[in-house]
Amino acid sequence: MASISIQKAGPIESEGQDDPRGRILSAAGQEFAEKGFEAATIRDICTLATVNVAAVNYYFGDKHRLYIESVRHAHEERSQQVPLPEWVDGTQPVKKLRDFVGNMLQRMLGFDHPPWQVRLMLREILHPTDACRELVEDYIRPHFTVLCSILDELTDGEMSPAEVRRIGLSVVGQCFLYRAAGDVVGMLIPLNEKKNLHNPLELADYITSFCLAALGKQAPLFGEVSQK
Amino acid sequence: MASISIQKAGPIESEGQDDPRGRILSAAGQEFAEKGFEAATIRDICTLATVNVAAVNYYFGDKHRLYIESVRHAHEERSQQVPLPEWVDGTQPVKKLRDFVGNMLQRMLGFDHPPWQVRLMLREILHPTDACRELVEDYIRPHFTVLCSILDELTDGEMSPAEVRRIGLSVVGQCFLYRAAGDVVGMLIPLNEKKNLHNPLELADYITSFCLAALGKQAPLFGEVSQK
DNA sequence: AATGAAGTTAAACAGTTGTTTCAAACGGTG
DNA sequence: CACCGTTTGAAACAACTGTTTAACTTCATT
Repeated sequence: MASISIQKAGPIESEGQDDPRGRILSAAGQEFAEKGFEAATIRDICTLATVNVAAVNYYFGDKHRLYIESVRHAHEERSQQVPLPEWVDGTQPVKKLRDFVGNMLQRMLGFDHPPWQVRLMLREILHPTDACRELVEDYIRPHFTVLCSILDELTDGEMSPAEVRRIGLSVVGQCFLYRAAGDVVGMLIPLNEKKNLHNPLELADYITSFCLAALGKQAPLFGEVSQK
Repeated sequence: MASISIQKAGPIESEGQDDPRGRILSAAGQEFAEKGFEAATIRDICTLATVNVAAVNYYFGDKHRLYIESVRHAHEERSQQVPLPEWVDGTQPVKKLRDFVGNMLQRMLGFDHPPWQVRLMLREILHPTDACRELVEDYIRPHFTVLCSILDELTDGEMSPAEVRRIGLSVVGQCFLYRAAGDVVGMLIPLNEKKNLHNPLELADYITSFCLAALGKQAPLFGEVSQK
C-alpha cells in the first residue's frame, strides 16, 4: 500500500529544472537545514519545489526517508563542490597541512556565505539521527583519515595513532567552532576584527601556524604581533 | 519525580517540590534540551512536571516565553553548579590556564554525563533565538573574558587584544568539539581510546599543553609519546 | 482509437499542536 | 460563615501536521 517500491533508480535522471525528485531534494535540504526536521513542513518544502504535497510521499515514501535522502544528497553534492586537494609526490607535509586546513575551512564556511548543505550536515552532527552513520563513514571519516596521515607524516611517524587522532581533533575543533558557533563568535569579537582575522583565508594560516608551533615544526606564536 | 535533583547543593531556593513554576521550568529545560523547541510539546512538559497543560500559559504566557525563561534558568543554575575557579594573587598563569580549561571541560562535559542545562545552552548557541544575547552576555562573555585575561597575562601583554581573543577561540574550540560533536568524535576513534584519552581530565591536560607549546611556554609536544 | 502505466492534482483524513475557556478548589481576611 | 483574588482542572477550540485517497492528465504502446 504505502510501500509501493518507488526506487526511481532509472537512467541518468540528473537533476534538471524539470526533475521533480531533484527539486524536492534540493528544497527539502534547504528547509531542513534552516528549520530542522520537525519544524520544516512538507507543505513548505513542496511549495518551494513547486510540486504537490503528495509528491513527497510518492517519491520518497514519507518525511523521514526524505530527510535521510536529503542528508545523503547534501554531502554528495558538497564532496563534488569542494573536493580534497591533491598533492604531487614529495610535497612538504607542512604545505599539505596548510592546504588541508584551508580546504576544510572553505568547505565549512564557504567563500561567500555558508551553503545549506553544510548547515544540514551540521545539524546531523549535533543531533545525530539515522542519517549520521552514513555521513560519518562516507564523508567525515575519509577527510579525517587524510588529516591524520598528514599529521603522521609531519611527525615522522613518531606519534602513536591515538595521539595523531587527538591532534587531528585539535585541528578540526579550531575550525569547527567557527562553523557551529559562528554567531556567538561574532558576538564575542568586534566586527572589524571579524573581517580582518576571522575570515577563511586568515584563519587557515593562523590555525595551521598554531598547530605547527605546538608540534615544534615552527617557531612559537608568542610575541609575533607583526604585520598581517 | 522527574525533578529529582542530585545537584541539590544547598538550602536554596524557591523551587521546592511544591513550586509548580519551578517544576515546569525544570521539566521544560529537559524537554527543550533533548528535543528542541518545536519538537518538545507543552503536554509532555506538563506531564513531566505533573501539572495541568494550562499551567504553562498561566505562569509564562506562551511556549516561547517559557523557552526564554528555561534558557535563562539553565545558565543561572549551571553558573552555580560549576563556578569559575578562584586563584590567590601570584598564581602562575600556566596553572590558571590549566585550571580554566579543566573547569570549562567539566562545565561542558560534566563528570558523569552531560547535564541538560548545557545541552539546552548548546542548542541556543548553534541555532540562536531571542534567548541568545542574554546567554552570551551573562554567561559566555564573562567566561571568555577570564580566559583572555589569563592568556594576556601568560604572554606578558605582548599580544594585541585581537590576537589574544583569537588564541582564546583556539582553546575554546578544542573543548567545544567534544561537547557539540561528541557523538561523531565517538564514532571516529576506538572505544578504549575514548576512555583513555578523551575524558575530561586527560583532555584538560592535553589541550593546555597543546596551547602552551604553541605559545612557546612549554616544550613542543612532538615526540613526547611516553610519560604523563 | 484503446489501453494502461506513470505522473500530478485537489481534497479529505486522522491525529497532534498551542492556546483558551470556564467552573471548581483553595487560602487567607472581614 | 461569606467574600475574593489566586491557582488548578478537564474539556474544548481552531489551526496545522503528515499522510492518503481517488480523480485526473499525459503519453508511449498496442
